[in-house]
Amino acid sequence: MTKSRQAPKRERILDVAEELFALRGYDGVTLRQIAKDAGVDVALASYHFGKKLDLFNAVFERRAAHLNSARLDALKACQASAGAAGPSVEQIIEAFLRPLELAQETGDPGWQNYLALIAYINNSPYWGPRMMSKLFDSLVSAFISALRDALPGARDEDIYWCYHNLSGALTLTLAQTGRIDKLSGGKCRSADFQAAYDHMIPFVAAGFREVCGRANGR
Amino acid sequence: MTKSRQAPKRERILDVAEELFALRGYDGVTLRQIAKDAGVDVALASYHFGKKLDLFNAVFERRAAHLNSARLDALKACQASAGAAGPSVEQIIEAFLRPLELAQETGDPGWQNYLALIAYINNSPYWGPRMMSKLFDSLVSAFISALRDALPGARDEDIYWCYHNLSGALTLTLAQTGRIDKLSGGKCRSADFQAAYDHMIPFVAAGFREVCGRANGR
DNA sequence: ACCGCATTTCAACAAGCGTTGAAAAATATT
DNA sequence: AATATTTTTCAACGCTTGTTGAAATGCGGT
Repeated sequence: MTKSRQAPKRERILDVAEELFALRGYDGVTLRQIAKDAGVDVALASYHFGKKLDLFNAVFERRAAHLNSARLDALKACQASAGAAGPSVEQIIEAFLRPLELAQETGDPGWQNYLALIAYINNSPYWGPRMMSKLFDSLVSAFISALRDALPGARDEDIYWCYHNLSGALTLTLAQTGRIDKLSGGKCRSADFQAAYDHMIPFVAAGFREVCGRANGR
Repeated sequence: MTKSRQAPKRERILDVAEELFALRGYDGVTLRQIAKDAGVDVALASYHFGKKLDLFNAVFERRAAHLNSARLDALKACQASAGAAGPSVEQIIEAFLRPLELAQETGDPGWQNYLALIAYINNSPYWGPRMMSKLFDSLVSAFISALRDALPGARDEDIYWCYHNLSGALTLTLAQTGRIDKLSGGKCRSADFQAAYDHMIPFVAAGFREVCGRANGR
């Protein structure tokens, strides 16, 4: 069995597919476009990945495990560094979000495209339920469980709705639509990840505390 | 020039296109699918709307003016009812969001589909910058301006980033992906609009106040 | 130098796409 | 009742799509 050194064309197909799928969605991209941008024959995508949907899944899964474990590690680390009282809401949210910022800040456009693709999938009524669950549910559950401990007395329902709001704010940030750039007249730039997360974290933490505050009166 | 009574088939095409575009996106839907679901010949869509892209725009614009003025009216009403000090952050956000809840609660699935389509467009790096600006920018500016008054001393940059988070949370809610349903084990339902907005409003208001708080120290 | 296997290209397919011009049907005008 | 206009269908076009089988190329083992 030959070790078959990593053929660069295979990766190039994944890279281009990642970029185009993130920009135009699954149906907005043709295999021929991908092949052309990758400098490769059309049939090569089918040879390596099978059907178009399989290529889509391959793109989705290529970085999923790495991203998942990075976020889970961050959560564990913040739990370990916190005392017996456990980490604060800010610390948990920070652990949930910062690995994404770091990925975007590597300068590797692949990660930015990948996260924009995740945003596309997560916001889609069709793809979201079909693809997000299997890979991200356990991570989200761990995160929610940590939040439950940090918010004693909070109702589960409230925590889930707050998470929903967090997920939405994050998703739009990942999508990198550039809308905020125009709206703010250049004062905010979607590509300024640090500013985005620096504002998102206290925003979300305050929301959690307001809605899930101790005396859970409504 | 005949008055040409409203042909019902034209509206049926719009309704079906609205529903399918919201679910699968622009490229995920064919004119033949739309025509079939509407019980109509393929050519009829071209006759009424021209190219496929024109139909997409027609769907987008059909309800845009109505929605925009409803939200603007709500903003004016809350400004009028408030004293000289102007409305609070909660009141402004409420005015921004409640008309959407009301539209979703009419029971007319058309409005739900339409708002899911808006979510699709707003979250798309391709369609967002292309379609959202022309129709929604003035509304958002009015809303931001009101927030500026309600948050004296806040930096514009902070306000815009907070609006970005609000927009994200709202977008995911409009998309109705149903992810929260599964995650929460049924405790939260995406179709329970009242619960969604009841949680979103205090969440967002608290975020604004935290990030744009009076002593704008960071 | 030859062989076996993985990789890549070539060529072509059947199906479905958006679009269009002309015919048919329905509706309005006179 | 006859005519003009709008609405709808029919039939077809040129093109692109995803996919496939066979041929060509590259490459490590012997």
